Amino acid sequence: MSKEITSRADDYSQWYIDLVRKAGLADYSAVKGCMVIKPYGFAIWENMRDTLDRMFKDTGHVNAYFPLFIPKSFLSKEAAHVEGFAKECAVVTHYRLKNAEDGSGVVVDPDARLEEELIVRPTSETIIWNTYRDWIQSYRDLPLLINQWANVVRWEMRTRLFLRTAEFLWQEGHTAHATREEAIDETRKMLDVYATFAEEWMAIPVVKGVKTPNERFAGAEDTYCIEALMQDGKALQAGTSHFLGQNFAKAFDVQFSSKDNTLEYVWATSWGVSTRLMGALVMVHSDDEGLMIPPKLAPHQVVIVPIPKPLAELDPHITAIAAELRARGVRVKIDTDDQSRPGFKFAEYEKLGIPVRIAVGARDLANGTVEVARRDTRTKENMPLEGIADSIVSLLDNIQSSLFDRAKAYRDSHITRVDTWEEFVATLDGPGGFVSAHWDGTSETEDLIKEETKATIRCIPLDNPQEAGTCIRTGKPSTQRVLFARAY
RNA sequence: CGGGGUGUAGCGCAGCCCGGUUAGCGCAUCUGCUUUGGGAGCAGAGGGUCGCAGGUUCGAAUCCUGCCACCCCGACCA
Repeated sequence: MSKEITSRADDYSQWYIDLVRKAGLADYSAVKGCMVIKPYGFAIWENMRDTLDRMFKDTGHVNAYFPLFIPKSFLSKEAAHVEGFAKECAVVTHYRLKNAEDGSGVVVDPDARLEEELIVRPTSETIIWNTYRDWIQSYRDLPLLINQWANVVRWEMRTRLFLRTAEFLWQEGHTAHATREEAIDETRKMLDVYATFAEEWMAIPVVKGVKTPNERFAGAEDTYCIEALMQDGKALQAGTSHFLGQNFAKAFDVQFSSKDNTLEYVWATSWGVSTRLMGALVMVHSDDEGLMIPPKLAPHQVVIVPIPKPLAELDPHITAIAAELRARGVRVKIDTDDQSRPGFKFAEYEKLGIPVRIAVGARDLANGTVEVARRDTRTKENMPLEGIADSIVSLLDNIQSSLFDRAKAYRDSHITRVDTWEEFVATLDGPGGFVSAHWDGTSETEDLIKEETKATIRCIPLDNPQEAGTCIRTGKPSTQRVLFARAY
């Protein structure tokens, strides 16, 4: 049991906060609702970002950058969009400060009021589509496949490190297409990219699905999502991909001349994932000892610890092992701390979630072995020095897939099919997880269920089998099951 | 915005009700010695506008008034 981390059983929420802070991922800042992402946390985010960026480029996208500020009038051009975001916007009203007359410091200069207020972007559809109007004239300009890495601000009333902060980092893809079909294909393609990333890199199994109108992005015709399940049985939306129809093209008057020489509105998509993924990574894999970072995303995949401490006679052996591993592309950290004792270091590296730890001491070298400990199972074994790089590389693969398998087994065992309201409530209050149940398809019923149970429809899974049934709440006819859950 | 709570060393807290030596404790930090294969021990040291501003008093961390900040629970949300 860790000395400084609250156990999951005692207080899951506190466990999460302890982990984020004690493992050096992030910390609270002087600004309410905003966090400081610390170097170790940012290193993980960089690995996620770099991988996603490569995947976006491999699917034909390019990066660009649009302004942080959006004129207020832009936001109101798409009715549903402004409706969705208006209540959480930070607004810039002035551009200058001046010294207070009573000498108490600086105050906002009332003479420096902006003609038009600027909104700190909560998302960039409006500023981007206003720009696209100038970039798109012909079908030859399409498709336009652009992504931006940026920070956005949503003035949330209650925040949680990584999961919901007033400012967060994300990427937002904004694409423009000549046809409806092409835009829908793009929406689905990027959903697949997200699902692949979640499962193959983050080792997090996800359900791909489509949102109900209630949960749809403000301004979208359809919102697709990937939904993940945390260890406390609550769901987390891990990424979204929106088919925006012609809503923004019409709001910003973006038309193009088609091959038939007709003027048509452009079809749009947008898609994004954020630093919220960091929260998912923590909550899916970690335990009471600390983090557990999947090898593919771990800043350090292996740490080599000299036993009992860094010594001249151990050094050449450790350097040789590290070189052999690095030659195979493994990210290795060599522990050079001669102050702390081994037991402390072991606990510390487990807290950081480094997948593999290699202990090297005189005793091991005499036997021609090293002690290899894996973070996920917390088991140790002596491995021969001969061929150690091969052993470690396959061990890392093994850990990556074990983490996924474990998370998937948990997720699969927490998808419960229920057919009565009693079972529905009992499942939510008991094991939690996803509840697969019939729903009559109305927003009213969805709202009613949310009010009574705090559960929302996370998604209608893609390729959902059609199945006649009756709504869990109203008893009205239903054509398919949907996935309910309590969510972050 | 409603309800509750907390502000005392880098962190976590005690002291406040019932005012009175130099404001304590644990962790962390620094120094020294002994240690070192699962979170070391001993000895010593440094570190404080007691959230801010007034007031009562011979005397305020403690009592009174006002203000500020943060946290938790709800409404809102990626």
